[in-house]
Amino acid sequence: MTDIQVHDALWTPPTIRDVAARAGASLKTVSRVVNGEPGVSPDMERRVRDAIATLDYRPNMTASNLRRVGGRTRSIGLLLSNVGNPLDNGVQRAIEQAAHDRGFVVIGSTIGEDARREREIVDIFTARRVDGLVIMAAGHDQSYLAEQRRMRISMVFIDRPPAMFESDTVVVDNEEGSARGVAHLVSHGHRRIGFLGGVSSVVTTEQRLAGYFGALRAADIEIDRSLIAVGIQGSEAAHEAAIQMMSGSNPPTALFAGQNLITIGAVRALRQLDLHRRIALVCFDDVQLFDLLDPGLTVLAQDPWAIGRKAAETLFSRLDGSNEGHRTDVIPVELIERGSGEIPGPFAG
Amino acid sequence: MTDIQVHDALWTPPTIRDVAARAGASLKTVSRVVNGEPGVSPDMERRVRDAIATLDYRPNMTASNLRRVGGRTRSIGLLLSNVGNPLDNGVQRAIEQAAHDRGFVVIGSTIGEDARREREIVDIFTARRVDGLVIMAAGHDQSYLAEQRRMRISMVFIDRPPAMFESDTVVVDNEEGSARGVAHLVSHGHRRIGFLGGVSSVVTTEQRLAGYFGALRAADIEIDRSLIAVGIQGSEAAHEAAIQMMSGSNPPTALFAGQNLITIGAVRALRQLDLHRRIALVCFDDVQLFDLLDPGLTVLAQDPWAIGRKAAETLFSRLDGSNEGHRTDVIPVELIERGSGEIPGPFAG
DNA sequence: CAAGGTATTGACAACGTTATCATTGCCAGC
DNA sequence: GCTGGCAATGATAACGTTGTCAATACCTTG
Repeated sequence: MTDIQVHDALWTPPTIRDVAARAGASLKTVSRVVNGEPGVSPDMERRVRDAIATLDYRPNMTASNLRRVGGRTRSIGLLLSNVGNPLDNGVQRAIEQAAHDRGFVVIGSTIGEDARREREIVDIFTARRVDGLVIMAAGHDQSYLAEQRRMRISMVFIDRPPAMFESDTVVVDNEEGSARGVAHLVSHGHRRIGFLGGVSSVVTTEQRLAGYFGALRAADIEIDRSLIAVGIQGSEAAHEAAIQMMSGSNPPTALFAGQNLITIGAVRALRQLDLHRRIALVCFDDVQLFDLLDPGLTVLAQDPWAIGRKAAETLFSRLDGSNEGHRTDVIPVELIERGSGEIPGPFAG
Repeated sequence: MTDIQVHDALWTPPTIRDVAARAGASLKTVSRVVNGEPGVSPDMERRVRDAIATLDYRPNMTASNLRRVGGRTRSIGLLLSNVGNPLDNGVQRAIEQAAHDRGFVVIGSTIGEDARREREIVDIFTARRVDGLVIMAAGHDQSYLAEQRRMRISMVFIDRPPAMFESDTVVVDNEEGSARGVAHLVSHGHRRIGFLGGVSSVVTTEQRLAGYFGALRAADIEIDRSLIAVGIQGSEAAHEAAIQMMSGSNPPTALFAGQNLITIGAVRALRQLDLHRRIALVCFDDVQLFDLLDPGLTVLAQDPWAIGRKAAETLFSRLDGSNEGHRTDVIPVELIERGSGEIPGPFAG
């Protein structure tokens, strides 16, 4: 037993060479068996498989990847803003699933809204020679990715289109969705509608704000800057912003929350002021439990799973060699009425 | 321009060889510069760095990993039950963070409660020669990991200890926590307390049930099998189970939900029966928004971030060569009162 | 029986890097 | 001027696999 101990200290995993020796075959033949390539007699295949089993041989993908044409690693890099966010989370699961089905592996990283970090992670993943990247961009200039394109790394952008750079993209229609949500409030008799938006450097915030403007214009409602708060980061900041807006001299009768964390802050604020049954609320993003709140939250639901699946599909079609022009897929946003958005306003019919 | 196009079709990324040629240095010297090894004159270093910059050279980690002693890849594999679960999610973020700080990369995968999938993913990660594994085990026999141990892959188990195998582990005290929660209900005057538990093949379910039994015994309450439902999978099943239990001939006056998804089902059920203000509820796991429900949910909160951080710390200490015996860390569980657990029962003082 | 084909197998180089060890140049000390 | 020592540099062989192409064995066909 001590003997084995000593042995183990020096032990290294068996290589294809060990298998070949034991099976009385050449390296290449073993390689063929391992990779399911044709041209191996049944008898030989059996011997090789026996050797593999008794030695408990495991192919070393590091070596394999190095040698393979183009150095393909069958891995993809996933850059998300915040894995804790249900949206990112759903996307991640969909991508992971699709990758697994194709024998790919996903290396992931959270980059927040930090453009520097985005580049850092892209560099790290590039050094590891991922075959593809799925990117929820933080920065406003993705031209640096020209280098990755040269290296034949495929890319798909999600949630936000790239800037200064063309690539496949999967987004939702933020402007239209947001406009629909605001129009919904208008149709329930609201004309003073507050907008709580996220960091304005993020494109989606701008688009949702544009939708808000559009809906107001369509309803001939004048814009009141005191009802617009953007640059909100996280639910605590949203809480404060909502309190402040509701405490103004001429507060809104309805709120539009531009993102899930902001929604949570807004709900807290309305609760605290005991206004949650009187002030209408429509939110972008759906989250587990939003339906169990009182009142249930009326939301514009994105489908993270659909976004992820579409992104994976696009990426893999590129990896399979598709060469058509860059495509942009728009995943629909669904308005789900649950009560908070149907609280009537002063102009209700 | 067309010229460049044509060029690009054949273009391959520059290698260390190209850098060496341009800098008038040997391969090894470039390698030294890239890896920050000593023994390079300032002048030479400058030339090499210039060459790297003009060629936009990026080290190929695949090749590097292959050659390095022990074939270390500076990557760790993360096996989680369900990335969509807030617990798993928090763990993931903590691990990712720690890994990034150390220059490691995380490849992740969801395995559900499927033992076969657990092994499959471990095999895949092993083939990629990860340096370490963080495992939320699905199966009940981890003895197969002896092979990975021989290969010097470090391992840390989270949430559930390994079976038939010894290894570092980070868990929470499920039994004690659960007992505390049930005792809390008892102290508020409840003696008929229903238990809704997850899949019984998962150790944590058993431990939480044991805590439930312990608390009842300590309070001299006889066990009523009709108040125990285990094997519940997902929130819909939990919803049904709760409805059924509350519709019995002698229903409980309080419920203990053994896990976050079950909690959600239970809350739905109590709402539907309009009992949410009369039946007390204590739940294992805290989730965003539980505090915003009405009444707020009294929970036994795990700290996923702490679990992940501790797991990463342990794993990296092993990778740094620590050789001490297997350790088991227990992260405390916190009881947070928010209302649902303080609804008085018939025996309230 | 020769010619040609097909199926099986293997030898060898190569992938891009790092480990090992040798070589070179330079300076201090005697 | 010679020796020893140190710092800088490089030549070469790996790492474990797959791509290329050659070699062999065995048929089939005329």
